[in-house]
Amino acid sequence: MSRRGQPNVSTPERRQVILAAALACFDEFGVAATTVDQIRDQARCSIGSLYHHFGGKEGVASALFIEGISDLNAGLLLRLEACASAEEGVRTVVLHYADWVSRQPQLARFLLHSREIHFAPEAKSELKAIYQRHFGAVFSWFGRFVLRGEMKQLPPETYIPIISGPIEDYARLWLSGRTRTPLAEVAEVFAEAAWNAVRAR
Amino acid sequence: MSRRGQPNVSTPERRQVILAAALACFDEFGVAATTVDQIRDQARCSIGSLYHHFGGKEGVASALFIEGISDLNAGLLLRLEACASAEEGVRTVVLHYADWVSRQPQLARFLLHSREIHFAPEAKSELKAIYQRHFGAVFSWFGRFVLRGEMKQLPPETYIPIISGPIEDYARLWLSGRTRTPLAEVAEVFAEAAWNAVRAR
Amino acid sequence: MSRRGQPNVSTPERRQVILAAALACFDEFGVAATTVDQIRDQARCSIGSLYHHFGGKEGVASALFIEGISDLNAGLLLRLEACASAEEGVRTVVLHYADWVSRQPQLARFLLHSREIHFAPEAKSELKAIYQRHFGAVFSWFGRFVLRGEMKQLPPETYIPIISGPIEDYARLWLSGRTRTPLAEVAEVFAEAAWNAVRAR
Amino acid sequence: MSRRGQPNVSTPERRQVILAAALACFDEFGVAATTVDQIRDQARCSIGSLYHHFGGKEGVASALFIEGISDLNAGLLLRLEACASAEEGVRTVVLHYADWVSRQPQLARFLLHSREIHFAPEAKSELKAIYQRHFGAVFSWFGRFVLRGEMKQLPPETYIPIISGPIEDYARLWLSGRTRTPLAEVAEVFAEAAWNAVRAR
DNA sequence: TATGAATGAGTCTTCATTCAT
DNA sequence: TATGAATGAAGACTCATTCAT
Repeated sequence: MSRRGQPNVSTPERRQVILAAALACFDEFGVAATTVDQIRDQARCSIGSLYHHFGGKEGVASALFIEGISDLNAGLLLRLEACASAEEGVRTVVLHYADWVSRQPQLARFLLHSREIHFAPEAKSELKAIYQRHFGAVFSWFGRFVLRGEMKQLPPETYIPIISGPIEDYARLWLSGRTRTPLAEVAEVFAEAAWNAVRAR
Repeated sequence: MSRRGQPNVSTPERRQVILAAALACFDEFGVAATTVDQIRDQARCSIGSLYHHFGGKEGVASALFIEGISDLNAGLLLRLEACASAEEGVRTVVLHYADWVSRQPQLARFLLHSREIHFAPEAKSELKAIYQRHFGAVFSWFGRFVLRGEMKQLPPETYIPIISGPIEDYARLWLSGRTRTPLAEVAEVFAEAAWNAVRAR
Repeated sequence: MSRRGQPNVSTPERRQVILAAALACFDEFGVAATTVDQIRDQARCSIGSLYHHFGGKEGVASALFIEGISDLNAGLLLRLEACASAEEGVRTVVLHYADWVSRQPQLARFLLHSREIHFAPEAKSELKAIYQRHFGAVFSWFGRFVLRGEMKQLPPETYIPIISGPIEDYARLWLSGRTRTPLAEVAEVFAEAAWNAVRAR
Repeated sequence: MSRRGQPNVSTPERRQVILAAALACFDEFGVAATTVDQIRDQARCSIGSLYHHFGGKEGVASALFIEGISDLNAGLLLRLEACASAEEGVRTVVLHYADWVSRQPQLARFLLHSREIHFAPEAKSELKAIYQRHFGAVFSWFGRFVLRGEMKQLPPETYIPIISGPIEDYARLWLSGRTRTPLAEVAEVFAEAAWNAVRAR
């Protein structure tokens, strides 16, 4: 029943250290196979600290996921706002994804394997809100071009798979090491294919 | 707590019963989160029996994966052999995937989340052989159309993402319940887009 | 992920060994302060075995409580059936309690501290049934003497405190070591007091 | 997650707030199962504050117990001093207990489950002194009536169980919710029984 | 006096795996 | 082949306690 416990680290950035450590572990072992102790080792913090800040492994994963998806989304919206035409927009969606995945491969792999994460209810609803806001903005940006007849009229739920599906599929391939050709080298091919698939003729 | 052990299934079907039970569990809880006991409950067999036939959870998952991927691949090759043109071939790749996923949603979900499975070395090399044979056959089937100039010349590793990426992406969406529109209703859109993306102009 | 585990004990009496070990621990440290490991040490069994049979510490405590209370109750009913008069019955209630506590002091202490136990719902309803059956039988045995006017007519819920309260209170005292005089030496005083308190004048 | 620390209660009352919060928690979850954090939540104070005032959970429990038992005892002595006869004294013991429990059911429950508390050595000896003083005073008050032959001569350690045992037993019943009839309604029955059990004939 | 982040030993619990029957 | 009691390493999580601010 005797305890100790005197703080030996001050770090206001403790949260970030833990998130980075967790990402490295999730990437190496998978979310399910990563143990709280592995994250703690990597982050060089105490178990208690991890629980204090995130409430457990799932809490860390949720926070990481939300941070990652937010960064990916925010970056896209920023670039999209600078686009002037439908073609530029479509290409930007593909190229931004390729850029982002190239720059953050670990985070990208983590986002692509989200099904392993058991989000807490609050995290779930937060995510839902994030998705709604993001896709709302994206669809509203592209909507006018469909109305103007510059893009094909398709079932709404097929636009994203048609535009992003191929680059995402290739990203999976590259991230898993089954192909070595960098995304940057083939991104143009996918951008071109995407525009061809949705442009009005 | 002790009970007399009388077999309640005759052995030949035992394997299939266990595979079906495992699939249901994997689909409900995820591969990593499913326990041997859950499979045993569902299959109404003993732990010993499961170990006798598959050597453990990973063994069941491997067998299930290999059976699934083989069925998917074999079905495609069969339909592909009946095709006469590049366009028919490309469309068939998309439509067959849509058909198969629609008919076997649980198995499809399982195949898409293969990253959670820890394959034994033998299973790994068996899988590698299966993939090589399959993609060899598929590429050899399509190769002549590229040579004849009926299909675009693209970096080889981009064909599959471009043709299958969108339907696969949509399948993920549908399998996860985030969209309700059946695959059959949108498969034609994706087949059309795929052909447009790879046809020579 | 590697495991071992070959059974090194057969024991059909494994359950009893665990119960006895748990009782000793509960008595020494209290239910709440006893750890599963302490019980396992004392019982010289594996943790898995304990969980296999009882599902955890609370399960062991529940089983022990139900066994104990059943033994106490059954003994009383047996002796009560041999009684011919109200006086003999009342004295028997007191003397049987004193006897039983003297013979099973650990179990008695455990029963008296039942509030520490968190019974599972099934255990709870089982206990309720046991109490109903027991008190039903006891009240039906004594009822006729009240009807015949041989015992005082009192509010029903006061009979048990009046008859058993003093000996139970003394038993607590003795079991806690705050008095040394054996129950047997003072039981007659309490039996006499109990009869005086409920006899008709 | 950091917040500025401004005291929300001025210090003199802080102790009482914590004691009340602890009592509520002990009553709801049991002493052993209550955590320092639960008390802190309920008291709306900081962990540091709780440690500053009481040195930990056991310190709070000890203080609460000593306060409670002192109040119960002091009340009895006060009423006893106003009594003129043995009968009045015996009745007062029973009725005061019934009154006190009725007015402070949470505290009464807490006192009755004192076995869960791990008193610090100083608290232990303080308690011992309190008991000695109290029972010394009570026995000295009643002693003369035994000497005068107005009360039965019994083994000394049986007086308290005989007089207080029944009402205490009933109080347990009522405090646990197993009976609904208020103590006040049956207290007279127990007072009568107590006097009958100890009066000289 | 008050605060709460940090600590980590201690506990509970799960679950893959073995093997005697 | 089938069975399931037994095993115990591994992991998640709790919570009393300290101490710099």
